Amino acid sequence: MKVSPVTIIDIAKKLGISKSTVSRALKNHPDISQATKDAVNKLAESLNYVPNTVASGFRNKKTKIIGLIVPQISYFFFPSVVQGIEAVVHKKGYKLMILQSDESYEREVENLNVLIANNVEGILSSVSLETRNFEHFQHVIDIGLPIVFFDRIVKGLDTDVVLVDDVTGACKAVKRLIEADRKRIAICTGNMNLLISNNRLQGYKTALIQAEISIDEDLILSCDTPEETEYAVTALLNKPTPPDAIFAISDLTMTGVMKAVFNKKLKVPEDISVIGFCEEPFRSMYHPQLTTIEPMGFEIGHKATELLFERLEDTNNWSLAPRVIYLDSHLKEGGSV
Amino acid sequence: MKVSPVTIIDIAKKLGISKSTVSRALKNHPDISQATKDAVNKLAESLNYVPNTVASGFRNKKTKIIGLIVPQISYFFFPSVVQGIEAVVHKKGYKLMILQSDESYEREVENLNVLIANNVEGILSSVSLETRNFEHFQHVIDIGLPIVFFDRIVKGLDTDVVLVDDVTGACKAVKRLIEADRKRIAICTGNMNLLISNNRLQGYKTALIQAEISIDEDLILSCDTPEETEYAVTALLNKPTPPDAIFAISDLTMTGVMKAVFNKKLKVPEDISVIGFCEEPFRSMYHPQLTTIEPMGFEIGHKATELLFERLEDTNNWSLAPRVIYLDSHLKEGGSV
DNA sequence: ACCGGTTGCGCAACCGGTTGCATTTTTATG
DNA sequence: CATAAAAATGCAACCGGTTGCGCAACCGGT
Repeated sequence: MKVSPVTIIDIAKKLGISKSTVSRALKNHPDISQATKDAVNKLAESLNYVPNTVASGFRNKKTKIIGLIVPQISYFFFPSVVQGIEAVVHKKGYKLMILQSDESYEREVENLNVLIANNVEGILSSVSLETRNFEHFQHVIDIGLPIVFFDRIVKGLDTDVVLVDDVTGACKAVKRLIEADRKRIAICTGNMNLLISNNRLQGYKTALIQAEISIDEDLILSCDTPEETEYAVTALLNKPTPPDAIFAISDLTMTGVMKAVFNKKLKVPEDISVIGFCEEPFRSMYHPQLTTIEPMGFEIGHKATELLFERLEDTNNWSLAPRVIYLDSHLKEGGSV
Repeated sequence: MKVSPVTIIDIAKKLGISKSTVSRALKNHPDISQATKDAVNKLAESLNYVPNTVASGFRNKKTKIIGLIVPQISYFFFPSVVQGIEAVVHKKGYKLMILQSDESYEREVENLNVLIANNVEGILSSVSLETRNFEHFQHVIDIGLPIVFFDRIVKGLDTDVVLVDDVTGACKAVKRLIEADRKRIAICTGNMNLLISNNRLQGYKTALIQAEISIDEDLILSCDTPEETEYAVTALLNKPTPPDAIFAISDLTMTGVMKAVFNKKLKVPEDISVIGFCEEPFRSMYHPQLTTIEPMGFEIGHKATELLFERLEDTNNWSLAPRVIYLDSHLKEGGSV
């Protein structure tokens, strides 16, 4: 049977004082005498009093909750991001409400409403694959709820945004392959509905053009899941002129690439080089360890949350112009190139 | 500038009716005429009305939030669990507040208070490594807040508990190694403060005893992190009589095992067999794929949440005795044995 | 004894939605 | 047309903590 928790009213009654005094005593308000404060604190302690944050959050519209919407909390990238977010959120004494969109537009809209309904003070989000209409995000902005996008951002909205410098990063990766004397470099782009996929593809093209290597559309694979990637890469490897290097734009695609490579019994890096945007515990799982461009999951989450809190703490927050933060991800040598 | 969101009072004023009527109309209460309902719904829609769940949650003590405390949301296991939890929580129209203990006792206590303060309706938790005192959990039980433990459970508390049948699972794993004619089987147990570590070790011993293989304490490595494991396994492999098989009790220890094995340039499974409790995307990342005992992360999260909701939905919940659910995890063949 | 200032505390409204009960309006029936 | 019954709506309290304002008690100084 549920025991009703102790409230300031219970304390007030036992002490024969008013609940306002109890409230102020607990918050160490200067108006209250030390004797009263001591009595209140002592009783509160002994009764295991836990202030009802729902009640106070209701009163002053401060729930101390940050909402997070991610496509999925699996694989490596998003858990890393969550770690980075948590670090800041916890330091600030806030809590995190995590919702998943499952790559569905409908659930994204629904989740946004849930966060609004729960009076979260700010939102962090990485958009779903399916999303092509951004009115729901615009509505969040309209009601003045601070929102920061990371990784999968939305163009054209007046918000802060954090992402890695995809173009440069991808360019670095491909240049590294070219340095290793690779000529037929394939790329596995993720879903082309995402800006990051386009950017990374652009970096790939830039590197090739600068090296005066012509772009072969056959070497550009648009694949989403590990399975799709494995299939596409296998097909490519079976062609008469297979690639001598593969650039995978994410952990997911890299998984598929590596499977295809292993199934073909190709040796890395002797027979084929691979490089990609891969998170730490993932890259060192392979042998040789993968040469990677760091996706900076932790840092992205960390930075995005910092930007969000800057807005929350900026009392006259209309003064802050939307910021676009590019984190530059450096190349980390493994042995796969 | 923050725009104050529309409330039922706004709707009531515009329609010249009382807020109680609006409230009832929105909830499709039979007392309200269809005409009024239509008018209210239409206006609510056009004003983008989002009910304030903090307010209603405050009123009727139903926040529709489930609290989750995990040590960390990284690696494979906990994200899988979260997926399983989310599936049920979302289906029930609830939200998840995820807090991390970072393996710290203090943060665990703090997190529990945060969840109580936020009026969560139920709690799911996997305890921190550091925790040896369980009064904070007892307090949760005392105030009648339903709590279900999973994976890393607490013995001796009157709560529901979900875990895999570690003893049997570990036993299966080791038997599989014995079938493959392995004689010197090492085990990497995790932190021995955890029940699962003890159970899996026990399963290991049971299998050996049944096969009449004597237990060599040198083959029992107690190691926590991938790094520790790598170090310990490397040392073991360098001994005059190295093991011919290794059983790793988790993804983390397996990571270390595989690194040590690769560094020694040992071939799996020719030179050495490996087997472990490993999550799906992880096991198929290696070549050959790992033979594993499934840790059932998704299923554990799913089941734990179902138990929790059974309690929430059981109006006279004192009738339910604490349940202990063992999920039996079967062996999944890879090529590593 | 009187006064201005300080200290400590209580009163009551408020946040937004919910709900038991009273009240008004409509409908049906004699 | 009166009246009882049913349908639709309003009133007001409530949830627990916060806060502006008012007021009494007390202080030291004259």
